[in-house]
Amino acid sequence: MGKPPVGAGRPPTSVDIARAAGTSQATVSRALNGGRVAAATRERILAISRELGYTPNAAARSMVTSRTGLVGVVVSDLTNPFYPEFLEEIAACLGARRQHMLLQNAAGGDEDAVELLLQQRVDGIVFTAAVEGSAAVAGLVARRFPVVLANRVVDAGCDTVEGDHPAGAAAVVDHLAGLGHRRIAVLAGLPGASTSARRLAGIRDRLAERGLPEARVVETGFDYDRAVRAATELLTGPHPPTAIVGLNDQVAFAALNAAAALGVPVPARLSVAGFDDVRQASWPTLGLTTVRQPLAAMAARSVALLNERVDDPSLAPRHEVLPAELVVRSTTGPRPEAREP
Amino acid sequence: MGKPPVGAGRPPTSVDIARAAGTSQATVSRALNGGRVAAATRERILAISRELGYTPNAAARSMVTSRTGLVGVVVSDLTNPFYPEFLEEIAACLGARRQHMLLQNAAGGDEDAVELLLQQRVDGIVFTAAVEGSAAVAGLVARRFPVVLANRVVDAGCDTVEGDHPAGAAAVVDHLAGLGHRRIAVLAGLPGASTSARRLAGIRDRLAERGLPEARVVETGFDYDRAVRAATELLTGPHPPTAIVGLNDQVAFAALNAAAALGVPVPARLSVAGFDDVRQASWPTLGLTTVRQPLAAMAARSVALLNERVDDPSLAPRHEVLPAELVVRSTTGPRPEAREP
DNA sequence: AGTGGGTGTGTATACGTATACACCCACCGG
DNA sequence: CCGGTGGGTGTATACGTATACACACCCACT
Repeated sequence: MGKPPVGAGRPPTSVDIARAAGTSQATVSRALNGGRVAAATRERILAISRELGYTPNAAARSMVTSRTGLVGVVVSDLTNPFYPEFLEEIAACLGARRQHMLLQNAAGGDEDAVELLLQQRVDGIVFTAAVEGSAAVAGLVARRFPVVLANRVVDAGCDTVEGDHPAGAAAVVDHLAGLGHRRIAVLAGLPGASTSARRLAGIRDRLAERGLPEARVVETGFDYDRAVRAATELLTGPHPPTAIVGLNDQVAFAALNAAAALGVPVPARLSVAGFDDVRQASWPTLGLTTVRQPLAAMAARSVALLNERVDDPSLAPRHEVLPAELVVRSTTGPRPEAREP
Repeated sequence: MGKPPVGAGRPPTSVDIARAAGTSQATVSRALNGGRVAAATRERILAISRELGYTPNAAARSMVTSRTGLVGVVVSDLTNPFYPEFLEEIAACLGARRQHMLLQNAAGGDEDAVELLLQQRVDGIVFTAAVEGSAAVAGLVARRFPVVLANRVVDAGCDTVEGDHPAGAAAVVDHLAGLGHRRIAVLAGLPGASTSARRLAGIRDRLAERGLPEARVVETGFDYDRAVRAATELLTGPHPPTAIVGLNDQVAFAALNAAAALGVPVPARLSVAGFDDVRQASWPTLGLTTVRQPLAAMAARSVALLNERVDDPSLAPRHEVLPAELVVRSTTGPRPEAREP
């Protein structure tokens, strides 16, 4: 008896609405998208479409408009709390422009992630996981596909947005040096990770400027478990550092936990600092001293740059640096008394 | 001169490949998708498609196959670390089936999120944020749209997967009661959040069974900041509890932090327990006693149930309960000496 | 030599939408 | 009274892919 309004069949189309309303499909499309349609007709069409539970087919629409309103976002590790916070900001910025986020986790290389995003014909891609020399990114840039690197800088000729790593690194070094620390260790990401590389360079430069000994650097790839092991080795080895800087909060927490497991009091015998100012850093139980990244601003600028490039792919690449700020909490303190033999 | 292999133009299509290979578009499609094609022809087509940087248009494909290979996932709060961990599991399960995840954050109601997912014609939706009586979910179920509720149970007639909340809650109560606690407070989610409701019911039941006084319950909506305020009020009020149970780890951490800010030692003067066993719970600096949810299994079963329903939408609704397990760490201890006047 | 089946290919069509174009009608100014 | 204008609508087409169908072969078997 009639076609079932509630059933398993395929979803209603604009043609179904047209038939029900006694108009052409074109008029339905116009009514739904704000074209010139008689008020009465539009009213009728809207009513029917609501009654039928009509939902426009994004695929069909994108075929003719050649725009999807989707923006790809590639992250390297969702469980690093930095990313969820960043993604919420990104999603908010996109939402304001009626765009949506297509998230891809690129744990094992970004080739697959990019491939999927291209198949979905996203309007552009925001990378937060680009590794120096990523073939995937290079390929996109060569094709003039809209790409923004957020919190990452690669020499590829595309737009980038990052915190002021040199300034942040200098602030950490100044803070620790001011507390008397001289044996400073660093937990870094992989050598190819540009964020890590730039923060590390900033630390090295400042140490050199102040005539302080070089830092011991362990590359853990920002992997939590490896960072815990590295910190444990540092603390139980021959000349333990009096301060450990994690190049993101995730590994700084790892250092904190390694110290706790070993019974090393923080900050009495060990100072720890990080980068990002993730939400947990401000927890009283953790109280991590860290370099805050301007999350909201980074997200906003990333989305803005991307959309500008979508509208005009011939733009020259731009590089934006946003201010970063040291937040001192309770994991850093004066260098402990040396108790050499 | 010639068509630019590297340029800003629209991406190459299967027709472009056909033209270059001197075949029909149909043969290209067959060659790319494993149809019967002469070996030599297939080879030539693959070479050309690689050379042109061809990427199939998912929209066009989905129009004819009426399958997108996309699965919608709705979460309520990405910054609750439970979700990133869960999403990684989900993504892994989907990847094994060559499906992909379309993530939606439903902070302010799930209507908009569902609408977008429907427009994208996802094959099905996994909800981790369904609130009791969600109109959006009810509508989907009525239309027989494939839906799975993970870690949520609503009386809507759809598939659900959840941890064993009653057992978990009983284990927490037994543990605390065994330590001598009698004044137990609970930080709960909103009344409509089914996970919260079921865990709370479990706690109440077990307290009653053991003849213990009723728990004081504060509904914070699983919001971190509100949970901190609530815990602070509990601890500074007239009859402070000796134990606080957070109905997820997020709010348990909030209690921990409130205690730390007030200088209340844990577990000496206050015991704290949570639900989920998020990664941070095992950190030595936090060491949260909590009820572990079987994350990987929940993800696997959710994806499996969803796909079974995609293949056969007429299936009767199924409800799976997976074992949960109490993990005792360092935030719970014996009830402190009563120091009444 | 004729039939049958299998292999490789081309032709044609469908999916659902937006939009260029043509058309009709009512109205208004000259 | 007529040409123009503009609002409202229908017709036709394009987007890129998968696939049903038809067809042209070639080989093997009776």
